[in-house]
Amino acid sequence: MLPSSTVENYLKALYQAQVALEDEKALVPMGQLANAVGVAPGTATTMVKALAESGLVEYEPYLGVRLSTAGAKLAAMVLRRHRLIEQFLVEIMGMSWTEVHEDAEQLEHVVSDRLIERMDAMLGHPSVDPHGDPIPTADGDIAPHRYHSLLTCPLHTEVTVTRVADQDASFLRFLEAQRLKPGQSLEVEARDSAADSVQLLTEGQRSITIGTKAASKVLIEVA
Amino acid sequence: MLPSSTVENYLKALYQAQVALEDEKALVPMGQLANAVGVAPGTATTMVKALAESGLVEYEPYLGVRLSTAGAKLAAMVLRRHRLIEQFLVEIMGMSWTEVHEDAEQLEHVVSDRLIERMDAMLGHPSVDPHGDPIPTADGDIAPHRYHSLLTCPLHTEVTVTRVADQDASFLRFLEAQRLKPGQSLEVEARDSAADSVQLLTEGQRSITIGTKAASKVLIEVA
DNA sequence: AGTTTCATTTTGAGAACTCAAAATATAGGG
DNA sequence: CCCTATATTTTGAGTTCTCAAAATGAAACT
Ligand SMILES: [Mn+2]
Ligand SMILES: [Mn+2]
Ligand SMILES: [Mn+2]
Ligand SMILES: [Mn+2]
Repeated sequence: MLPSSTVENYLKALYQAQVALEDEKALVPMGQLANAVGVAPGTATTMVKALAESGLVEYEPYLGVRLSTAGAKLAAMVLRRHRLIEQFLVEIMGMSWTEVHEDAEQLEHVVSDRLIERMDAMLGHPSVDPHGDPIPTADGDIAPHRYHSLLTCPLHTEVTVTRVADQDASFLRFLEAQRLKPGQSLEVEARDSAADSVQLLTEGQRSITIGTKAASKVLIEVA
Repeated sequence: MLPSSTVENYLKALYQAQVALEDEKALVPMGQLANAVGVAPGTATTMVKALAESGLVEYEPYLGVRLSTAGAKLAAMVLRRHRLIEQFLVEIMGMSWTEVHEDAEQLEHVVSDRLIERMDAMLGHPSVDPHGDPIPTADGDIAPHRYHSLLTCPLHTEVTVTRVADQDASFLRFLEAQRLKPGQSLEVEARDSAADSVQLLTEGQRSITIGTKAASKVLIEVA
């Protein structure tokens, strides 16, 4: 009974929703799951009931769902495949970090264990993918890490972009053009809550201003 | 309406059956198709009717099916992906030619055009895959080639293995162990139709005897 | 021509996944 | 406490793909 692509996508969406909630055993509301998977609300309800039947999730009607231990393990494996594939496409095949997500979204469901471990070895067992997302180990472990973002970090301090919390290609291309991709350094000059904006000084000493929503998606580390 | 994996597998099976029949517009019997796809006869009938409806095949009840021009084009693209993937797995990822078929069987349905063209470029636009199977061009063209096999080639003449007409992993491992993989040279010493066998002298000057069925699957070129 | 054999098609059904729209539950505001 | 807005579930239905087994067609054999 190996899981279908559909099941894998539900589990992965759930995993990511739970990580975003910061709370291990929080329940993910049905609507949010349906939205993440890209399916009508009723469809998610039906699917989740089947997943609960298989022991992959715990379902509390009207409250939400949460992954079981088995479900979380499976989800971590999907995420591992997804991120190793992205890293492979960028490092070995020379594709852009802005365009690998869609390919990985499909490939994650069909690459064999053999193949994924070969990729892992070729890449030297990387710990993060091109977007700075951590890659779970083969046992499903993931190093926990608290991030600052351009919205929460100290002002006038050199910081390095370590992770981008959005896969939208046009957003990633924007970051690349503005020298804001993972690995690049910058300082936050000022924040203006009235204008809903954040002013940055990037590597090339160029000053740019971006919205707070965009700023919150750029995760950083203080140098 | 991009074709599903299922449809792609039917078209590919049909394409290969037609090539084997040597006759461009021969009809492939329903039973053979069902068998190739690995499905019950009635299932193939239902599917073929749907494919005919979509204009991908021509279906003659009780006689068989044949690919339409559109169907043949699509099938050639699946085959192109399959073989480029196999070549990539062997040449770039260092996997064995005996084990790449299964992976390619899945990957052929999900790799994007972008990705497949990247592979093609990295490989220097190869014309054959690790089994010696020709790789169709991006337009679906395939260089026609008549092969001799160890069953039909002249005796006591140096020949080179150029293609293997079977994907079974244990058969391929056997060939590898006996120095009969594509690129290796040998001579046919004798044929014994009563014993149903063919006697060979391989590169290492080792003399081995194989059955005629196996011999017919090893395609060669006279040096 | 009649009968057996084999391939093929038809039938009836089920699994997995999906949606739109109706029904219902929950939570908040008055 | 009622009423309303919103989230969730239920219902009825459709798509794609599959099978087993019955029915039928074609071919082959006497
Ligand atoms: Mn996916
Ligand atoms: Mn990523
Ligand atoms: Mn396939
Ligand atoms: Mn091949």
